[in-house]
Amino acid sequence: MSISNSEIAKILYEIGEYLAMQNVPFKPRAYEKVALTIEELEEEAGDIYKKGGLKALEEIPGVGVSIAEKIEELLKTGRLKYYDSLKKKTPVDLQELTRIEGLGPKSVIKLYQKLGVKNLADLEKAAKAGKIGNLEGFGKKTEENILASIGFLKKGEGRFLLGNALPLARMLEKRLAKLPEVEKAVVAGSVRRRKETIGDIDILAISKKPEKVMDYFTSMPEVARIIAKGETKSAVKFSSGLDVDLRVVPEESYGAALNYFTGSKDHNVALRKIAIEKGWKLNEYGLFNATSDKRQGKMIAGKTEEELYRTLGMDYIEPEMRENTGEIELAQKHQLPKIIGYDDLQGDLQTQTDWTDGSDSIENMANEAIKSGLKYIAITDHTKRLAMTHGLDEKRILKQMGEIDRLNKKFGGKITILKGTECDILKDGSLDLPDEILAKLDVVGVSVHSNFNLPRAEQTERIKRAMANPHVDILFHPTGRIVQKREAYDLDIDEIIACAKKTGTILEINASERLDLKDEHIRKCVEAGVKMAIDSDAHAAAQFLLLEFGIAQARRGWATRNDIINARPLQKMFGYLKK
DNA sequence: GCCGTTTTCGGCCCGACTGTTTTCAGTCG
Repeated sequence: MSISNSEIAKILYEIGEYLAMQNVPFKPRAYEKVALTIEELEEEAGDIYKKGGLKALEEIPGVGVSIAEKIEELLKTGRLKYYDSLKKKTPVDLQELTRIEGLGPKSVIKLYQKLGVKNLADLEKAAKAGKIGNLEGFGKKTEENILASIGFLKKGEGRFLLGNALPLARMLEKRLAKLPEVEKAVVAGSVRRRKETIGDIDILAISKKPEKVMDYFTSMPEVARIIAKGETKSAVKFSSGLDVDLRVVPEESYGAALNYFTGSKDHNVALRKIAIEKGWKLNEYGLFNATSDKRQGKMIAGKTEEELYRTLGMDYIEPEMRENTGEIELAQKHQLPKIIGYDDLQGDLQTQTDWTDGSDSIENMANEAIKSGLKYIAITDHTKRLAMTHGLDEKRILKQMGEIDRLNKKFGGKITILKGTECDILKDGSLDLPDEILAKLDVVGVSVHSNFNLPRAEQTERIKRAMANPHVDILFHPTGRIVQKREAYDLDIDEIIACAKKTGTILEINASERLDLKDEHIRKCVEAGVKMAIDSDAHAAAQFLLLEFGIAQARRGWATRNDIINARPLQKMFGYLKK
């Protein structure tokens, strides 16, 4: 078993931290950057190396000769001598210690050298004994902060799901906007970019009286701890463990500040480099025609994001695309795709009802869908293999078809209810309903709910066999992942996408907690010309709201309206399904 | 240690806040 990308990334990241301790210039950032890249790599570094050796490793952005050799050593021996020697010299649990708010590599090495602190337990002991407060460069306050931070860490936290954070962010946005001192308040950061999970909530406000806004912000009832409080920036921790940052800027800087606080960091760095190339300087206050000394030079853009991008010589870039993965180059060439909008969906092709494990009737689902602005929905209850959901057998699904006919007459065209199924893919790739039944349905979705642990090749073949069935229209939640809960099953996504292209099968972007396909898969589909459907997978009438997150996912995958079949009117959508 | 329409050397994003300091280092985003 070879070493995984995340293990390689962790070691490279720690090397960066060790170098930072020693005040080595620039190298720490090189290691930190490459660690991030490898962490998010789709292909295993081990596979890359197997295929193309050292040269192939060097193709990875941020990997040069030196790091390529280190990765090679890790792959071959499972160890890295260079890392081991650094670790031996300073044997501390870096990952654990730097999770403490305000503790970085420089503090960690001081604490180790002066007090022998190696891990969180040592740190807590030293802080409680009052040893840290007496240390040069530290103080009582630092000691208190360390103890408070350990307390939060023990409570257990991490990244929050966008679905939980977005409503809260919108509530805070509204609350701040209502203050008489606030002219405008908007959510920025990873929430605005609609990432699957978010680390904290960033809010930007315009105000001429920032002190008052900060006073209000830091005294909100949810605040458990004030991390920082200044005139332009404050940070608090909610009792839920969530961090919330507020920045206040003057109106003329609104666009530059919004851009800066929206990120991503990589996107911002790339924009700043472009500014520098033009002899300008970009910061959160604006774009200035001078490179040195802050606030010297004339402001040439920054009131709006549109103006900022235009002045930098490119088209406006949607927040969901700002990851520095090619969007800037396209914007400069005026070739950005026009990604799907939040109002573009016409229908929903996966919903469950009280016929199986949903909680609402078909009629209730249809009524709610109308309220959500949908023109059609497919009823796709589970099949008999999923016994615990009372999955439908041949007899019951025929009966359901009759019920749908009756309801369609009753609704009189206000909405079209489509007869569908979420048919189980059995272990060998055959389906849980016979072809004669599938042929009678408007929409046939298929999905894997069992045998998650098949070997990669077998799992891939199993799913490909199901896709090859001429009645199968859509592969639901193609990789089986659930955000922060379950890993995808082992399969070759490139083969699945190629198979979708060949067989004309639609791949789903599941908008529920699955968020499956992932954004990078969506981009691959777009490039391959494989069509997709954004589905709520609603198990209750209220869950059509989830569609927003599916659209966000599609936007992060650069999908246009043309790539999403249910962004089309009913008859056009039918044209993308198998005959 | 990486990288390159200012290519194989000389750069590497930029600013706010805190705490411990009398001018700044460390951390964070």
